[in-house]
Amino acid sequence: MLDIKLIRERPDFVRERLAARGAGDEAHIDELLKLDEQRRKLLGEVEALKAQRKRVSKEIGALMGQKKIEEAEAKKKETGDLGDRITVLDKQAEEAEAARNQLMLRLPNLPHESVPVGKTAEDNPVVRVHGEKPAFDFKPKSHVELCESLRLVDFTRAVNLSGSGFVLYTHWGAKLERALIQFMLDLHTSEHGYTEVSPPFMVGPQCLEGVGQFPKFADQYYAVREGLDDSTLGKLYLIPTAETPVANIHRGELLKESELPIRYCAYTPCFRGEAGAAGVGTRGMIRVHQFDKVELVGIVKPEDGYAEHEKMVTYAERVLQMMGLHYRVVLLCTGDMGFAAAKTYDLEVWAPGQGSYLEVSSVSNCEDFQARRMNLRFKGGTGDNRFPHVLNGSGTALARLFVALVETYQQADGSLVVPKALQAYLKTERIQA
RNA sequence: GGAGAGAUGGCUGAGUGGCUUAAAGCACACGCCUGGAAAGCGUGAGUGGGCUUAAACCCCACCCUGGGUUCAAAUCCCAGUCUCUCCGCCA
Repeated sequence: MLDIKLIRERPDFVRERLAARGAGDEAHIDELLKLDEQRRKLLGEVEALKAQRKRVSKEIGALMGQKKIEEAEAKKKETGDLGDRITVLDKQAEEAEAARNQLMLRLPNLPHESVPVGKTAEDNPVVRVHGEKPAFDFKPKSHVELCESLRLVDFTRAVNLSGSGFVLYTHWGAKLERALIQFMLDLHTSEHGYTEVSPPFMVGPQCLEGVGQFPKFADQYYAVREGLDDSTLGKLYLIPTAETPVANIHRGELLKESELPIRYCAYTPCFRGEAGAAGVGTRGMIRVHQFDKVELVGIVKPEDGYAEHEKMVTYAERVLQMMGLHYRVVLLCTGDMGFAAAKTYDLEVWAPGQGSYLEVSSVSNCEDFQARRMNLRFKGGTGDNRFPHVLNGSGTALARLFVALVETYQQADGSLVVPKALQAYLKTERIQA
């Protein structure tokens, strides 16, 4: 959520920043300001009436104490219809405030000034490249073919279980998935200073609202119903990312400055409806309804937000480096950024069998946008309450990383070489049929 | 699913209709004390909103949520949510 005071004081700046996203959100600012003005006007009127009521009530109390019943009764008449008028105005003020807040919840974050203005992914500058595309003296196969011949994934039976868009890892495939999760958690906790947490995989709607997934994108997530009781529908949702529960851990809290920075990492599965995208997807594991991910979340003082952001990107990169994969880092342009982000880097890993880069990590600084939504604050040195910056980054997503690994490490004989960093976890140097 | 207890500031916890402007303690900030610290003593300080160049002052709201009674509600009434304890079922 944006700061209403900023919108009031610098509406043109806010309009300009929203317009940079190219989604037309700046059009709502006029209406927002109107509702805000209305609310403040009504508030002024109703508060004056309440002050009057309060004053007279006190006088009545004093008179009653002195047994001056008649005078008290006269005062009661004086308050007369005050209560009714207050009720009416109160309701109007509440309505204006509710309408204003609804609009506020649907406005995306303002892009940071260092973010290039652009419309689509084509406008995202590449900020650095690591390694080179691996050379093959044979035609590299797709992960679909490799997974089937090595029995790493059973695509056919996965459909029997859950329909398209789900993966059944088998045999060495299941072990590889588990090894990757453990490798990443170990790396971030032992070398990058993160505290491991293992959150619920279902959360209430307030958590989705807190990170900006609700209310605007409510159609993209899985709502859960308990048994056959329809009244329970929507009380819980399957998490689309660990960011949803983990960033909300301290929702509503007033932290001490000394508690910051907070750095959490978590493994969770991620569930995404990808509404309207049915049938997309190449056969395989590039776009699925459920995938595993290790996520990094940071809660830091605002002045540390962007230094933390740069650091977090390098932590995600470290995973790919240790896997020996070729990747590039891109800076998302204004038009390609997510709703809550002020600045985002994506990590794209090379998949030789696809002949393309796959997005395996997205690292964002949401500044105080999410902290406002979840009312997460910390007490600063001078005793004032401030909103921290909240950051999240994949470190990294599986499924696509799995694809890149399988396609990168395939050998002419159809086997896979296991990258050094994973050998201790898998207890083998090679996977073969 | 059954029975009971509870929800008050950053935390603990008093408070049964108007001397509550929410006691007290802890934690916090500042001062005194000290070679320095701790302890002790003193002072300050809840949150959000409206006003304000800024600060102070002033005003309103807030004691789980939503209704209701009343001139007046943390306090009384109704409904709901959540938490805890015990029992049942369960991996």
